[in-house]
Amino acid sequence: MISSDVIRGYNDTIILSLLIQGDSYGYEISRNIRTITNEQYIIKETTLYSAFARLEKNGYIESYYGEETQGKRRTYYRITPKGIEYYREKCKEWNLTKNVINKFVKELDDNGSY
Amino acid sequence: MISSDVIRGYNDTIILSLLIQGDSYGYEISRNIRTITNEQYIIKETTLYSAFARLEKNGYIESYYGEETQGKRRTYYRITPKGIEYYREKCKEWNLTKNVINKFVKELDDNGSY
DNA sequence: TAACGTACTATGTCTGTCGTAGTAATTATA
DNA sequence: TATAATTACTACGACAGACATAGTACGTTA
Repeated sequence: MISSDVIRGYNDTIILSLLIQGDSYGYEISRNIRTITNEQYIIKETTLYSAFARLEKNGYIESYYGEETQGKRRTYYRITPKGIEYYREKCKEWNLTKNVINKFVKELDDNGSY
Repeated sequence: MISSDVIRGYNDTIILSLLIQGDSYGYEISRNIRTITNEQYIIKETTLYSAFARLEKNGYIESYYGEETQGKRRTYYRITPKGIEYYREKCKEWNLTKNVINKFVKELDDNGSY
């Protein structure tokens, strides 16, 4: 299980990384995260939508309504240049953080032993 | 800068990893974290002591007073078998989490570029 | 004697995650 | 044909870990 305290603060980055591939909407992003991680990480709906709100408030993404003629209209999200910049910074930060934590946590082999 | 949202939930693990090397106390652990990470991560005092309280409450560490004849008496901490077990689990979790986040975050070279 | 380093405790704030619940439309199933 | 499942969200509130701020207490050094 991935604890939410660890992934905390990286949900925004995960979402941005998917929006870099192209515009998307809530359900699709949720599905993508699930499949990309082989069901290892399933983002909660509330976590996802509160992340959208935060990202938009910060100017990292923009939203617009889809053109669905039937069914409920989707809200699509598009990453902004500011969002791309933020994503890059978070990538750098992640590499730093990973190295820091790796100094204290043992690497495990495929059997989960060390 | 290491964001606190990332390290969140791993402060406990970092502390336990140091206590596995031997009993210690607040200030020493704080210094060790600073030097091991080459000043890249400096744990806040309040974060450290609230982590001690949490770890002790959960039975992962035990405390006892030092034998200092002069100066303020230190509170030493000792890891328990339960704490060692918890540390192992967090190591496994970290390796999982690292792989999940790595799927969305680009690896950077030494220049911070990708 | 005053500053600095060591070694903490107390209190309260903030933020991201998440539990719970509800709304609303479409599509599949019994 | 009813109902369950899937898609696509919104609202509200609780919780926990990190941290800001402040204070206590003792020893050593300038």
